[in-house]
This record gives sequence, C-alpha cells and structure tokens, in this order.
Amino acid sequence: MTTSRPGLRKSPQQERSKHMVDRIVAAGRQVLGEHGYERATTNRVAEAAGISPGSLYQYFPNKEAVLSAVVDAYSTEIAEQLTAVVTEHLDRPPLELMRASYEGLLEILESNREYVRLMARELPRARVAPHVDQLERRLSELVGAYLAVSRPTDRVKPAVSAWLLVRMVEHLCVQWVLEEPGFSRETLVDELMHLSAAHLAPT
Amino acid sequence: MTTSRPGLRKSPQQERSKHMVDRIVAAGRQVLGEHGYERATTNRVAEAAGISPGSLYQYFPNKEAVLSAVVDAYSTEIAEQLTAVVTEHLDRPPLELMRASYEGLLEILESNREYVRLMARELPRARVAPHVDQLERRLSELVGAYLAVSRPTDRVKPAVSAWLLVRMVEHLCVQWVLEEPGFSRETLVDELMHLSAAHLAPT
DNA sequence: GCGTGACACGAGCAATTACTCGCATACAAT
DNA sequence: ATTGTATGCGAGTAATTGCTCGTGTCACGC
Repeated sequence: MTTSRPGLRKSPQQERSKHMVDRIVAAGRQVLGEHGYERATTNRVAEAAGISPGSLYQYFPNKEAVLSAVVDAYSTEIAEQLTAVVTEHLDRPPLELMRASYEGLLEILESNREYVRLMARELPRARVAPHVDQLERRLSELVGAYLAVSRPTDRVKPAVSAWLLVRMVEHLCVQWVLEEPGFSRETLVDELMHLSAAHLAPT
Repeated sequence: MTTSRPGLRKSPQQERSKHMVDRIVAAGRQVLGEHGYERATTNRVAEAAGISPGSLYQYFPNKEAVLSAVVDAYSTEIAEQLTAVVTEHLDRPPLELMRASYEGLLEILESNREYVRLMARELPRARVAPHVDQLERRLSELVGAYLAVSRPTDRVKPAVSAWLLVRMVEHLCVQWVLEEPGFSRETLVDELMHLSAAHLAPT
C-alpha cells in the first residue's frame, strides 16, 4: 500500500481515479454548505460526488478524514489568497502595506462568504481550531518579526502587538462580513487603520 | 397542560419534582463539559441527572430544548454577573468605568473558564449565536447610548463605535482567557484601554 | 384506608449512520 | 482472448440515538 497523502487510504494508480479525492472533497464542501454540519453524512457526500459510499471509503479511512480534508483544502485556498495579497504590497511603506492588507483581507472574505460562514458559524470551533490556530500563529509570527525590525513602539513587545492586532483585525473583519452591520467597508478599514496606528504609535 | 416556561412540557405540581428541571439542566451542563457536544446524548444527560430518559421527556419536548435550556441558563448567569459589575461602577468617570468593566469582564471569564470553553470552542457557533448575538446587541445598544450622550468623538457614529468596541474587547478577552498567551492581564487591560481611548479620542 | 392523578421508570422501537464485503467491471500486460 | 489487478458498486450490518409507552409508585384529599 502506497499512501502519499496523510489521511488517505490509498493513492490512485489509474488515470480515471486521479481526481476522485478532489471530487469527494468538493462534494463534501457542497454538502457542508447545503445541509450544514449536523446533517453532513458520508452517504450524502458520496451521493453528491456521484459515487457510492464504498468508493468513498477506498480513499478515506473515515468520516473525520473526509471533513478534515474539506476544511484543510478550503483553508489552504484562502490562506494562499491572503499571502498573495500581502506579498504583493510588501515593498510599500508600512501604513500602505497595512491598508492594502486590510482591504485585501476584506476583499477575500467578501468573495468567500460561504467559506467564512462555514468556518465561523457552521462548524464546531473544535474542528476548525487547529487550522485557524495555525494560521493565526503564522500571521502573528510574521507580523511580530516585521514589528521587531521596524520597532515603531517600545511600549509593548512586538509579540504582544502582533497577537493583539492579528486577532483584532481578523475578528472584526470576519464579523463585519457575516453580520453586515450598517456601515461601509471604507469606514471599517479607516477605523482598523486608526486603531492599529494608535496601538503602534510611540508614547 | 399548563406550561409556564417556554420549551417545557409541563411545570411541576408536586414538591418533589420542583427542582427536576434544574437538575436536568445541571446534568446537561456537566455532560456537555465532560463528554463534549458530539457525545452529549439525552440518555447520558438523564443518567447524569440520576433519572430515566422517560422522566427527562416529561419536562423537555426534545433534545434541542434541553441543550437550549443549558446554554440559556449558563448565558444568563454570566450576563447577570457582567451587568452587576458594570452597574457597580456606573457613577464613576468614563475612563474608570471602562477599566473597571474590562477588569470585571476578565475576572468573570477567568473564573468561568469552563463556560467560555463551552460556548467558544465546544458548541457549534450556530447554536450559541442567538444568545451571543442578543448579548452583543444589548451591549452595543447600551454602549451606543452612553456614547451618544457623552459624545467624545464626532469622527465615528456612536453605533459604529459601539459595534467595534464591544466586539473587539469581547473577542480579545475571550481569546486571552482561552489561549493564555504569554503576557499579563494588566498588559491586556492597558492595551484595551489604550485602543478604546484612541478610537474615541476626538481628531 | 382508598381512590385519583401526578410522577417516574426503563425496556424497546424506529430511524439514522458510519462503515463493510462480496461481487461486478474496466483496464493493462501478456 | 485471457488473466491479474485496480477500481467501483450498493445492499447490508452493527451500533447508536432520540424518543415512547405500558406499567408501576407515591403523595394527597377524602
């Protein structure tokens, strides 16, 4: 048995089944979106993928693995978009980089509202936590390193600033997208900028 | 059939069963904490309450109602503690009120870590949303009204400020309690004060 | 004491669900 | 063509779970 991907029962060896895993993951995403987490069953996923339950279990050892793969694929997709936006503006001055990042984040979240709803509302936090935690840690380290170099303030340690800013910005953006409160995106970005700048400003 | 409480099948009419509902709710809370949401079954709740499944269903129409009652009772408990702390310092100047509220919130969250873990990690957000949304709306209105009177800034509308501040403070405090990052409670409060003050400061 | 209704029980039903297994089929090499 | 193997099928199984119902018990008014 040759398992090249973790959580997979076997890797396809014939052409016709190369895309089976992806089809199952896509079907899982669809079922999760349409029926919600509690009504997401393996049989339903198989049906949505146009295959039989037996076939599904040739590629995934159990339900857990299927859902994990769905979350993983979706998260990776979003994380890649985010890093792309940030690296795109990495050479610009700090304030512009910040604003571009915030606007990029909102852009991504808004055009992936289904993903946001899934991760932040539908799925039990315990299942999403590993992925979100990892992303937040990575971002915190990145921001922390950036701040450690530019050292805009000595009131707070870079790591603390990074922790606060990452979680604050992320949560407010996610909530804004989900709740759609009665104020504009520019207002949100402006206020996030104001808050961030105030926090980083030297005493 | 006399139903005085919503979601209850009947209200007790003999002394020995007056506390049945509370016992069931307490058992539900315990089961939820010990076994997690996915393994919380009605039979387990009944067992934890020391009664039979049949008895449970004399007071609750279905599983949903039991869990709802658990979340409701728990939330009410916490909300009362919070409002108590705030009203305790309502006569003091704004900045002191703010600091006292933040410290009170953290005090409450820290001494109810099990509750926080349950609401923010264990339960699917969709189940908690009604309660959390209601609390957040109530808080936002309260803060909004307070800001509308004192009008510390005209850069942002009071409602917007309230929305931002409530969600920011709540989320950062909850995350701080859950993640236990490497910095002190005073640091957190100081930075929350700094952020809030900066946001509210006039241009 | 006795009768009545509230209360409690717990075995078990009906439905759901994760997962399997024996069999059919498509493919590649000989 | 034939054979060996990878792939796919889908009815079926064992276990779980929400919930019921027939039966029994206890408290209280008479």
